[in-house]
Amino acid sequence: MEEPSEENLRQLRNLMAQEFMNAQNSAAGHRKITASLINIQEQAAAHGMEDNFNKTYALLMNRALVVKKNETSADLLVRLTQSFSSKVQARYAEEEDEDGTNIGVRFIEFIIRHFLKGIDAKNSVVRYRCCQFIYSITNVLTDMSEELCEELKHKMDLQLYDQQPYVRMCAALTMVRLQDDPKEVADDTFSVTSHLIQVLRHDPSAEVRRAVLVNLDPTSFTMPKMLERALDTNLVNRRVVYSRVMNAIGDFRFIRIKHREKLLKWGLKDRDVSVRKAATKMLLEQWLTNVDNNVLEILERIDIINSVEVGETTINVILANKPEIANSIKLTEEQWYNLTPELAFLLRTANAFFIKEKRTANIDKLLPELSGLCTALEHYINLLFKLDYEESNTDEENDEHFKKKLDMEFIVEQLFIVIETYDFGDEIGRRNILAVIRESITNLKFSSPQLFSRSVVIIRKLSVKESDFSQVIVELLSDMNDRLEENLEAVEDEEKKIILTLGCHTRCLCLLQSTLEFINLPLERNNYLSSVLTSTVIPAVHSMYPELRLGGLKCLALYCLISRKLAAEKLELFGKAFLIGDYDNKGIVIKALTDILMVHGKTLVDDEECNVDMRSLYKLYYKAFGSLDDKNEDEEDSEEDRELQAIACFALCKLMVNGIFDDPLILQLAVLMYFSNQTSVSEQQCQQLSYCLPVFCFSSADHQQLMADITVDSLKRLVRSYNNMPVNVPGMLNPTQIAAQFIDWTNPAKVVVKSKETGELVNNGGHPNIHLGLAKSMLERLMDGGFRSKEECKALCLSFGKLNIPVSVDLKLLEETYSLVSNIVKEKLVKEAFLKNALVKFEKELDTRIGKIYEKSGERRRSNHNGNSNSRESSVAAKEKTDASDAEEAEVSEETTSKEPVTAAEAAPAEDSDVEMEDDLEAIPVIAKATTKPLKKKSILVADTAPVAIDDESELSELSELSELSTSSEDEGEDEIKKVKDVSDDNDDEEEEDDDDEEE
DNA sequence: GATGTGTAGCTACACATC
DNA sequence: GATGTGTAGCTACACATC
Repeated sequence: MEEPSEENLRQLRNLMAQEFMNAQNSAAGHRKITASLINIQEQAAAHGMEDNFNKTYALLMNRALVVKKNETSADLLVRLTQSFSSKVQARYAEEEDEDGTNIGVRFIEFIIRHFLKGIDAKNSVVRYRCCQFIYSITNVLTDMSEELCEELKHKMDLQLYDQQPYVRMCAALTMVRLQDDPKEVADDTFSVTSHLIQVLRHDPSAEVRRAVLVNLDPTSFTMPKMLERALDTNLVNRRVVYSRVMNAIGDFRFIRIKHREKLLKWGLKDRDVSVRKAATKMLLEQWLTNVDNNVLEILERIDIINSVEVGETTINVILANKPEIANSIKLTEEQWYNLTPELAFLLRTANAFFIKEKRTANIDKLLPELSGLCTALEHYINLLFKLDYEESNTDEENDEHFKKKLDMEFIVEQLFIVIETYDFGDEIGRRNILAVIRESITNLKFSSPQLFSRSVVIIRKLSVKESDFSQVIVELLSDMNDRLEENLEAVEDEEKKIILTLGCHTRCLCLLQSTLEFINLPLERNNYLSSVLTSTVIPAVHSMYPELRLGGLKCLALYCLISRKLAAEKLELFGKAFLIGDYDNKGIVIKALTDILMVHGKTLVDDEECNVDMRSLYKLYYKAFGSLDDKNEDEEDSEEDRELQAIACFALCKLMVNGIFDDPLILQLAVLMYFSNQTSVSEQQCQQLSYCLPVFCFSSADHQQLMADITVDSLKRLVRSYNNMPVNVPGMLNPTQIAAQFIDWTNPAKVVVKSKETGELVNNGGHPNIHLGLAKSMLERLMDGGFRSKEECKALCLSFGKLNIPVSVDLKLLEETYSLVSNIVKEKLVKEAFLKNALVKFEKELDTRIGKIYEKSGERRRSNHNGNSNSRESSVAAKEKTDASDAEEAEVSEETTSKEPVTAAEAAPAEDSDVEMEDDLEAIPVIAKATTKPLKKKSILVADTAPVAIDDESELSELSELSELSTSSEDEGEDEIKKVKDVSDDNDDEEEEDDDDEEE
């Protein structure tokens, strides 16, 4: 065919350009324009100008490639291309040329290849637009040659790691379209999907992760990773899981039990209200509909026995939002005697819900009289005992038997919990229930610790006084032993006798432990329990059987809580138990010692009976907390090590916050742990420490001083481990950030104390000299030049500007510090210009301070170490001592100084000073501007380590409430700690504000 | 690094339509 | 009454700028 003429080409270009012009006005005309372009293409092909059409199209599109994101004109062209590609494909779908292609296929291949050329352009806008065009075309494609498909996959895969988020997003969306049908996947063709999963999990941009999340097809392979986004750092992504992803999945029964539980647990307790709403909506509108509003089926489809907490939340949400379900809960006589774990659980959670909501009518409908319930309870306890007698032969039968037993124990436990809520006004009911409990506890088959604990709760409720309660328990213990004797008589085999005896003693300790948790009266006033101590507990502690020793230690610890004398005597024993014991014992000892110290205070070690000093205790905690440190690097940390460390960490936080532990070494250990990289400390411990350390510092001036004392040495150690860390390992802040955190912790303005006049909590209660003292130590470290690294030097020098040095500081200390900094500047110990600047600035500030103090007091300034006679001179002298380039830098620093805002604290002394100041002196901040906010530990965004949803309240709360951090509550963040003004965020500016802020 | 600005993704409400 | 549509307002987040 002959070459097209110039005229034809020009005409083609003009026609197409006109259409492109029109297309940029609005999308309304796109249908018409598309048809018109199809027409032009057809005409061109007829005149042998098919290639020219394609080339012109590409040429015109090139104009759009440099147009920034969100510009309508280019976006409209993208849409036009999409609809044209779709139309052209459909138009020629039926036609096929000799080579198996057609005009449509050739156009699409050409245009995609054209945009592929720009995909690795230097200009990010070009890369974005190329990817966007390719995405929009592939989005409407039904068919593509294998060759092109592979090329696209390869190139788009590279773009998944582009610097620009929007480029990555377009690439990811294209990849979604290029996924293979999972059914036809053979060997490694899953790579597209697995790369997308990588993006879903690890892309730093929330929007990119979201794009993959909502577009990926849920399959058995992708679903778990998609659902895992319910813990994303981004709230929209978390919400999307509950709305769109679950909608796409359709029926919740398609997902696994553990995922169902996690979704409910995370969603219904998310820190963000909109995520909670979305999760609630999913549960009520999707899941309940899936099971025809059958709440029991929902419970059956989560492993209720092992996820009681999830179950409780779920039931509460359902009952609160679905009154018709709440009102319809009622058990028939037949159901009462055929309870399943789910039904029993529903019964007790619904009962708890109605009590909380004070819906007595519902409760009356739900529960029988106490005697009736007692009969049911007896029925199930008998069933439980009967199960124990059944013998099983095969492994399968064994499992089945074990499961049945667990189910039955669970049912009995639920009934116990329901009975706890009765008021026991019914005398017959009272007697019945006590009889049932007595009979059960003394039965050797009754062995579950939970059931012991529940029984004890009821006995306590039935007893008027603590002494009555103790008496009942002691009688029970005696009955248990009598029952043992009876049983032993019938047994001849010695080994069996030992097993029976051991079992009985363990059960006794179990009962005793549950009991002691309710005892408040001092041991000295409780004869019943004193006798048990010598007869049962002490022998158990010294027993040769580990389980008895463990139970004995637990009981002894509880005894120590109600007797100071006993606690003082037995501290040494606990110490020995830690040293020789296994991991279980070690953990128990740490918990026990912590509770004992919390109850009796650190003065306990001064008691006459006590053979232990504080130092030994510190050593013990040090050993437990740092147990991972003793190992070689190659050694894997065992699960037990981590668990012990977690216990020790929590204990340490508690003791430090409550002022019982104030040892610099222990504090340093905690600080080093906090800043060390992720591998050695778990996320949970990090959270505990990030709560505990600021609270420790801001709750007392002395604590803060302690932190200041360890700052320089800790920083030195941390810099060393930072430098030794392999490159590219995330999780450790850089030295400058670490130093900033230390400065923040030691800021005296942040110490909260009780005001003597008003009794309210006020800030600014720290030692005024604390930062000045810290500055002195930092300068001494700087003088010690030979041992410090560049990073450390930088961290130290850049910290001086952040120090908070109030007006009233110790003059002598001020002068000493000034002399040090002057020396460092003079001796040129710091080489880097910007660091030297920082030092000169600090020197100047100190000089001004000294000058002010002298001027105010009217004294003549002593000739100080540098021979300067007054502030003005010294300032000049400092400047003059620097060489030419230094002088320039000093100028710069002065300029920046004068730009600093004048704070209120500074304005005050200026007012009552009669001396006229020069402008530049006026402007020097007396209180360094609000120090850094507490650094978010490990803020590097790694999507798959998104934090567990924890209430904002858990960060810092009113200090008065800190002491109530209780050991029994495992999750301190969930406690109902009132949100008070965030101590850490308070800065000087806020203090000036009027009362508006105080409403919080 | 702090700041201001723009945008996505809801949510609630009023109103129109069937 | 159920459903769809349009609008305003809010918040968290992304991005540009200094």
